[in-house]
Amino acid sequence: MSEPRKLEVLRAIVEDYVHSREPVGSKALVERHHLGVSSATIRNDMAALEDEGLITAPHTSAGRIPTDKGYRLFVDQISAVKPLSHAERRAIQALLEGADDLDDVLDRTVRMLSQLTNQVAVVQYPHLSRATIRHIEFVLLAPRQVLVVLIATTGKVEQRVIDIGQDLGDDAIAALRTHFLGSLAGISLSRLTSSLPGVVSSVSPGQRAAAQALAHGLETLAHSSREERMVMAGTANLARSNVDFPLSIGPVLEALEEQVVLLRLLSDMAQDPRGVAVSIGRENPYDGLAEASVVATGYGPDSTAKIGVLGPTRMDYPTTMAAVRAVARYLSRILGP
Amino acid sequence: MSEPRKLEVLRAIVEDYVHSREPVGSKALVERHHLGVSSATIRNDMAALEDEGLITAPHTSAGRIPTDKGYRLFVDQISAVKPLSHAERRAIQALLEGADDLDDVLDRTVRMLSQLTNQVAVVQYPHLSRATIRHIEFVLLAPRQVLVVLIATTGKVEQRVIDIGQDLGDDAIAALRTHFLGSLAGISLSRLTSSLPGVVSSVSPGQRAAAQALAHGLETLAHSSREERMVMAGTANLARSNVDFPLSIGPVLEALEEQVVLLRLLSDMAQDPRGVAVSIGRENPYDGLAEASVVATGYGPDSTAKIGVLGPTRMDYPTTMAAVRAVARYLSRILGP
DNA sequence: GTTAGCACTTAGGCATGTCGAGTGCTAACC
DNA sequence: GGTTAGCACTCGACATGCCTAAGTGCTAAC
Repeated sequence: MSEPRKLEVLRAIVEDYVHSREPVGSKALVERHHLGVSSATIRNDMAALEDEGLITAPHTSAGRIPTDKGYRLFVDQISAVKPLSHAERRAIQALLEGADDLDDVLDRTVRMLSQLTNQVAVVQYPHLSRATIRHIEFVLLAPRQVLVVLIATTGKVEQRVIDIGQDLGDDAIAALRTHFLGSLAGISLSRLTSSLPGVVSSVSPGQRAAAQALAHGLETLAHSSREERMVMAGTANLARSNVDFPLSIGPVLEALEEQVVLLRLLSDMAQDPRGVAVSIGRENPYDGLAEASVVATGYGPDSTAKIGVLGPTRMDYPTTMAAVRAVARYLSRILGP
Repeated sequence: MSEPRKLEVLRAIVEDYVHSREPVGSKALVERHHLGVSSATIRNDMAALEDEGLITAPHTSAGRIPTDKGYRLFVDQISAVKPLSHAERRAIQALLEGADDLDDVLDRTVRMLSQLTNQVAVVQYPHLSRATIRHIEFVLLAPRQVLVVLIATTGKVEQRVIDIGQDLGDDAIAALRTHFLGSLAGISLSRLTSSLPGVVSSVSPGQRAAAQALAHGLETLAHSSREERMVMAGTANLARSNVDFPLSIGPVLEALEEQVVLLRLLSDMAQDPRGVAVSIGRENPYDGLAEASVVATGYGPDSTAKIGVLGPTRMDYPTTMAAVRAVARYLSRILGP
């Protein structure tokens, strides 16, 4: 029994199953792929593959379907990433160039990716931590309620309402704004934390508490916040592949709404040498995604922000991986260096 | 044949069907509701209701289910809005009070509403057109690419990247910023359009083109934009009620992704005297929602922004309407006058 | 190591029969 | 005239039995 042929058989099974959605038998296999041996031989190979846990039979007399482990081997060793067509590349470029807003860029990107793959696409807001502070604004909305806005040179704009703990007038707030801005304009977001105490301590004691609250608000804005959000498109594709999620797509939709879970999942996925990370079925830490696979990659300056696709384990990995990688590259280019 | 009893029969059919998801027959009806007449009489009433197009039988020998028209009559004339429990009211209040950000408020609100109703909940960003300009910021991101940020006194922050059509240095951009801000600070967003030409014409001719582009960007920010967005939660509830959407939930998910469609739908729905608007099944202009109903209402100062719930036509209207109305009220209160 | 052949298993399609729920209609009743 | 009992009829749901096609595992021969 030759080892290379066995892998070839696995490849054929995965490809046929992804295409037909039906368990594939030994006879159909020799017909569709010219393997040069008889179906009986294939049966032996399949028995071996089943012993190794790479494929399984839904019932005694049906064909075989790949297991999670089988898909994993396929993705890691057998498949070749299938490049996008020129038309597709042109479409991506044209669509992305028409965008203005950052929100708009991400929105278009994720729609494009979901259309290319016929799956659910998600993209995380990009990290922009090397930015420096361009402007700070405090807006008194109601007594003690102040809107804090932070604008960075990269175009990042963050906002948040905080309670300053004491009643201050419009002019006092404006003065604080000027004071903060004078001391902080131009410094990088990462050094903000160390600069804030000095700014606060030079405020008159009567307004110290408010300044402290404002400083805390700024710090929060600089670090967390927007990177924790994501944009999503193509959930309707889940329903179309009704067959793929035998039980129900409910758990998958739940997982998609739990953005925290999804973000952790994307961050934890390790990229392989080809620059794409794949998490298959029960490899996913979240139970609701036991029958789903995620294909993701990083984008942007440090590749820290993630973009990816989610679909049934029975997915066309080569094409999906290619699409994710290509879209991530275009997105990185659009967002600049 | 008494008219009041006929309505009572319709009410009983709707309530039983909503509860059991199964066509309801004449015998079951007299058992569960003490109507004081025999099943044969009910059969006569049901035949009349069917003639009027209020109920229908899926096949010859099954019970009846309400039609869209039947639900409409039920909602308009028969049902009484069912108030929320004290525990539910407390939960709403407690949850909303913990929020800081506007985004956070809307996020919590929509999650709460989807949990209360077990349906998909949507909320539109609030309109804040009476705001006046607090600050304007221009940030040069790349040659000719400028990020325009507009901050209003109400806490609204809008941003957009525009192409100014000519190369200008950082200092020139800063000067333009100062010029715009000096002329525009304090004026209301609605009067912005009439003030802009004057500002642009007083710019030196060499920078006139850029100023024109910036003015156009500001105008766009002031008007459109954020009100056109919405937040959504509870899509997983669609899957749970798998039975409710016999064909597939695909079209519904598509409709939910087409936010433009959804926004128009919400805006076009006319509120009834009870302060809630209901659109049932094929009453919806969008085909994908032919088997869905939308319950919505306005909130905020002018009740112009919308909040609502989407679910199968077979939904518990009295409870849902109560939940939507209550949540909208709490939301209005939190957002202030 | 490969192949042909064969017994065995099983899902799925199809025809058949039965059961129960529910209807519509008619004639009698108040 | 509205209400009721009774009855024949319809139709889906379900179970049963049967058959076929697909596919497997195994053995013996090549």
